[in-house]
Amino acid sequence: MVTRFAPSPTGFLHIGNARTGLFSWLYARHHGGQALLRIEDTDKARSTQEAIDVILDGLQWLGLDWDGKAHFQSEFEPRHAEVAHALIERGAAYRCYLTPEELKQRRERAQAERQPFRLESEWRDRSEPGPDGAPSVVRLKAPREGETAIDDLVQGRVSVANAEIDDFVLLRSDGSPTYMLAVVVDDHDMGVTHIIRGDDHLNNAFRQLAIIRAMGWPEPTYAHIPLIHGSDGAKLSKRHGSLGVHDYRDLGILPEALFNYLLRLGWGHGDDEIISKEQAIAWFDLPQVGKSPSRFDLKKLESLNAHYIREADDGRLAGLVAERLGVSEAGTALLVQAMPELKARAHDLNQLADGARFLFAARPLAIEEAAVALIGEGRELLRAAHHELGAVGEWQAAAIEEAVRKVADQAGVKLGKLAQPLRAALTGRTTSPGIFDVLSLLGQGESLDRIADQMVEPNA
RNA sequence: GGCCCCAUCGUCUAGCGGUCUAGGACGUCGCCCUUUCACGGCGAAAACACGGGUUCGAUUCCCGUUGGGGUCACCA
Repeated sequence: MVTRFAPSPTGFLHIGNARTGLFSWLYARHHGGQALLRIEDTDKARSTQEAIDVILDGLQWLGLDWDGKAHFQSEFEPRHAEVAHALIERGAAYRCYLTPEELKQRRERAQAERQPFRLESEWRDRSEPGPDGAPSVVRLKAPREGETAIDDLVQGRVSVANAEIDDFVLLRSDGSPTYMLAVVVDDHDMGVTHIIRGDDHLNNAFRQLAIIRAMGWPEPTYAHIPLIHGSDGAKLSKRHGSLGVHDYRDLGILPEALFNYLLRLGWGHGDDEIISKEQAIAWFDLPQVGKSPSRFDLKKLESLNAHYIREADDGRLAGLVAERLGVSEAGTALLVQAMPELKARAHDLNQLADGARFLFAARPLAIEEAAVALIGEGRELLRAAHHELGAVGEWQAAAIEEAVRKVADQAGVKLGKLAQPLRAALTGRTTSPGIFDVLSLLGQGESLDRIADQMVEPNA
């Protein structure tokens, strides 16, 4: 059993492609087969090394590996022409000398007559050679009678009348292969047995099967996965926002969260929502994949991400945050310490980094507007707290809490009345981890200094 | 427009003829916890597109309607 993932280097790894890649990878891993990777790099202009690296990098980030080395379609080009010529020799393909202009005219005429256009080239059954030196393409002699059916692992049995399939081009007039030919030859040569790809290729399957049958090659099993749609129900495209796997990484999504989310999009295993890679391999199979397209929901991805952030190792998260904040090694150690408190409050890595900012802020702190008001209301309490906290000997959680509670008690206010101004003075924000944790994390000296900064009314 | 595919809460889904007064998750809205925000806990509102069959019985099977999507290149 061999599957393949065949992305083209467009400059990013499309999230929908990543999902079909995930499904084909999972299918291979579940059934103990091989998962191959082929880069469809026939478009020379777009297929830069950089674009290729983006694909490889995205797959690696998602945790998808493949068997053997990555294949490149460009390497197979001579084979494509070879097969096209073999097809001519077998009488299954022919040279067609119809010019693009003629084609265009026929197409327009059909449209004017409101007839479906189906090319019937007069060159199909001619035996004499075409005009000397005139350019020609190679077309497949597609069957015209009967129908072709495929038993798709996801879509079920789908059949199409052969009259619907016209003699499509195999080799362009410049001798280069079309996608339709290349993909069939490559899949055959690579020994691919299971073609798992997007739904948008379902119609192509019938054309490709015609080539396969003409060559007498073994027929692969197909599985066409429904596409991912945007929130408006249309095929996911640029106007829907972030499309690339890298975009989600930059948004602060953890790879395991995206993996889990993509897996659950169009596939389910009872009521299970949180599914590890190991469980996915054990459970995944094609018959459970739904036949209808599903819409991308960022909110659900974020919620999954929040879950995985809470589960994640503190050291790993600290490293990720340190990267975003550009903090030193010492700072990273502080982040590790703060992480248990920080990570419960973040849905993505950017929020996590943002929540950690107060740890490294330089005095005097920039105070956000709502926090300024809190400080204004609690300046007296801040002075009392400064005094009491200054008297703490060992800067330990219990002692800090005792001191803070003592200040509130003596002032006859609830803890919250004191905690809010303190929070504002210490973090510049109205929200933060628990106030005792903030104090503890910041250390006695820094805490006292930050409080002192706010004890005097500005401009007074 | 031709061809192909699809149709359960707003979204992702469970359901594979009776277990359905339709389950879970995200989101939404309450309440609880609480020093803020989160986290966590509890609860609520929220769906079988419509019409015909088949059957003792349809969310589940068949047909049609409607709606949605995909695809119709010398692009991939």
